[in-house]
Amino acid sequence: MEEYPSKQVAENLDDPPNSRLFVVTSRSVTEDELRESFLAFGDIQGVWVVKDKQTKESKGIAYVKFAKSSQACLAMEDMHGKVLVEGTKPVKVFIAQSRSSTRHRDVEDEELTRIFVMIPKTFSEEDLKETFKEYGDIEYCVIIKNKTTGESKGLGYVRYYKPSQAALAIENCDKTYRAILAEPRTKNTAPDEYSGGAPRGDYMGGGDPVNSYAFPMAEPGNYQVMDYRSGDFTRCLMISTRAALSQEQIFALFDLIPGMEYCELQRDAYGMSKGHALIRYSNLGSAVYAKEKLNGFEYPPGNRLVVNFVDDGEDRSSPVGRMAMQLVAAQMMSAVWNGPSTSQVMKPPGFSAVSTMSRIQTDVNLPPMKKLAPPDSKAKERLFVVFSPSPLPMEVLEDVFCRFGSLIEVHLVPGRKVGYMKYADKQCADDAMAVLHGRVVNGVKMKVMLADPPREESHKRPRIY
DNA sequence: CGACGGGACGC
DNA sequence: CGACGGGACGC
Repeated sequence: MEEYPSKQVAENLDDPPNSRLFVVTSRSVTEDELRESFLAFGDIQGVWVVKDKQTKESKGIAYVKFAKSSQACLAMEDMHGKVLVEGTKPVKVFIAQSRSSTRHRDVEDEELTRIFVMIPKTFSEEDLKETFKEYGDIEYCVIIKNKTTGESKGLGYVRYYKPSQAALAIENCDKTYRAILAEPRTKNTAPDEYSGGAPRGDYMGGGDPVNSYAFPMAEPGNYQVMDYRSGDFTRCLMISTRAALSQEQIFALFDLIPGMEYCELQRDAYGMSKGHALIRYSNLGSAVYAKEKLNGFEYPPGNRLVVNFVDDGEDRSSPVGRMAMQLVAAQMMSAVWNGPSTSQVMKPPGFSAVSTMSRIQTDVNLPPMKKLAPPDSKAKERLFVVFSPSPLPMEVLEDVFCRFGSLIEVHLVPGRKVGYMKYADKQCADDAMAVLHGRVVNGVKMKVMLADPPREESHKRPRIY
């Protein structure tokens, strides 16, 4: 980078590994502004704004090189989604791909949070955790063991929640552990014995580990705290996400706070996420509350959503309007920080099912998600469901109706407000009917009944679909 | 002789 | 949408 002798720079770009940031920002942001923004996170060895060769105009991307990976990671974690310069879009911040890499895919947190270590064969997983917890909260530890004898091979994995924690462990732990970043596990796409219907993330399962991600509020001070003296509150929010989220997912999430009146995912060239989403609430309080609750929320786990206020075009210039705005905001803030009293607005942080949180709003207490039955399973029972006023999306139905087990598939009748749920087990279907009949999901009321046998091709015994 | 360096699974 | 310049150390 510019102030360093060239060769040294070229050699240092990846030294140490993962010490360089890739920053996507507005074209107007300068090198100095970037340097100023990232100054606090460590020793900056160089800042370089990529410019068009001909026009010399910034392409809106930049690299920031730190002395240490942990510095770069902390900067990424803290700055991602922040507005660097007033009036510019929130920055996206990633660890840069190594210069030798040809891939231009974002480096995911997944690749930066697990370390691989050598340990005494006498170490238990508890020993491992005790040894490495000083660098950050550990999601889990695993020791590689001989499958038959169960004896340790003296190797282990430690998964942290944040890239900076893994980087700190690698930088600072005893050299005898030989800590390095673990190669991501090869996507073993385990011949998914259940492969019917839309893809579902593992994180949708109702398992407990997921809950530790739930809300940043459970861990005060871990994430950026909004500066509620700034006065820049609006009814509009800009969501930044680094993972592929659908508009439906974002809608469902932010619709949990009453008053959402607009939601638009700003899609990228591939039509899938990556960018920002715009949310507008009918009132300032809802927006403040949504920002406070969902900024930093990991959805899906590992992908921290970033929520900022954006200008909604309202006149906030008058002192009176500004004061009123700040008053409402302060009241909401107080309610947020003071916890339990707000629970009628939104369930408190620890509430059990993140999966429910993700896209389902309902008056019924749903069991955790279950796997689908194999698509070629024989149907033992079908349910007939009538929706009012309009049918629910397939994914939502699958999410809800799979929870009683053995769901084979969801079938919506095109152009009608009815659908069929095919189950491999009669009891599961009966359970679903008992729990879901007459209930409301995402504002849609459902009648859930046993389906009549298909009328066509009824020859001998009534075939079940 | 005698102990260095090695290193990849599964929430 | 958003991925890689300019310029010359020291043998």
